[in-house]
Amino acid sequence: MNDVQKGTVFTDIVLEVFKLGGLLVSEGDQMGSEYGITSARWKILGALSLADEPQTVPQIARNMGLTRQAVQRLVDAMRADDLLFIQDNPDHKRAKLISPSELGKTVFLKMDEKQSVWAMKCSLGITESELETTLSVLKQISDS
Amino acid sequence: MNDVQKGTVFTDIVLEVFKLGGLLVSEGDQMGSEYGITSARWKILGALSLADEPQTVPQIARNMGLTRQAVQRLVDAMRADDLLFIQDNPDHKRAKLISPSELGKTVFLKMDEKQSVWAMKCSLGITESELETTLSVLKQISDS
DNA sequence: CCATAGTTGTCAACATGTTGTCAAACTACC
DNA sequence: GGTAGTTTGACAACATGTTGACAACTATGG
Repeated sequence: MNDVQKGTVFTDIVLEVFKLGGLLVSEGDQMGSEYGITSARWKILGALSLADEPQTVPQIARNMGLTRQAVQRLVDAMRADDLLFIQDNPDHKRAKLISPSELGKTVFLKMDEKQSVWAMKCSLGITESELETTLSVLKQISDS
Repeated sequence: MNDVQKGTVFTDIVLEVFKLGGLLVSEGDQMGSEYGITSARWKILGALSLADEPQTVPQIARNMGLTRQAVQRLVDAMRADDLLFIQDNPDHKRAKLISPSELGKTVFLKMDEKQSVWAMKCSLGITESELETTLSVLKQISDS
């Protein structure tokens, strides 16, 4: 296969990523509707749970590949909904430390359970090796 | 590998799709900035070029996996920028037929050239087989 | 023919992402 | 210590997606 043909497959992947992104957001919104959260808020909770220690808004943004302004808006809204806990940062007067509240932790755990079931169901019929290849390719494209 | 581990990889793929989606939109916006179009408008032009005959707004929306309202807003804006040509539909009083204008065709061709170069560059270091697997897995997830 | 169901355009509200700008806070370096 | 550059929060404008609602149009089945 020459480079031109590879480029064609690549383009199809790009289009599929767009389509799948939209579908995944919808799926997450539906899963979260029971707990009053959306895909975007779920991802914030996920980033905080993964980090396992309080994070600043710009740190979350860098980890997620979003702008700090987008994350800031979500964090402000989630704080108003008692999903997050915000404390002063001894190292920085402006950049407060964000962590999940008890409510946030509870909601995230329940979302995680739902998502695990869904992920296992979706990956039926796809081999481990195929999944690994897909992840690797997507990461290479992200990093290029 | 058991189902739980597959689910974990699956989750990582989901997160990567979100991240890559954002990056690809930015990339497309940059590519299009020279011609005054964005990723979303480019995708509309692509859908029309692919169809090869005039389409109604809901047809475009169904092909792209978007709502007709989202597409309608883009089409209205693109018409104002002379990127699209809109004609009456003999089969339907309300649903007009949309096609690319001469300007729209020109812009799409130039975008396509740019994108081909970019796609070939991005797929360096990834084998054809890996790309095919990735596309296939993403489609399976979309369809599940 | 006509009632009913589905499709379409339009308008509005909202969620979530972007960019740009500004001042405040921090960091590094001379 | 002071200054120059970077990071951060705040605010605004905009792009692009969603859902919901309503009226106009179309299609279908009696």
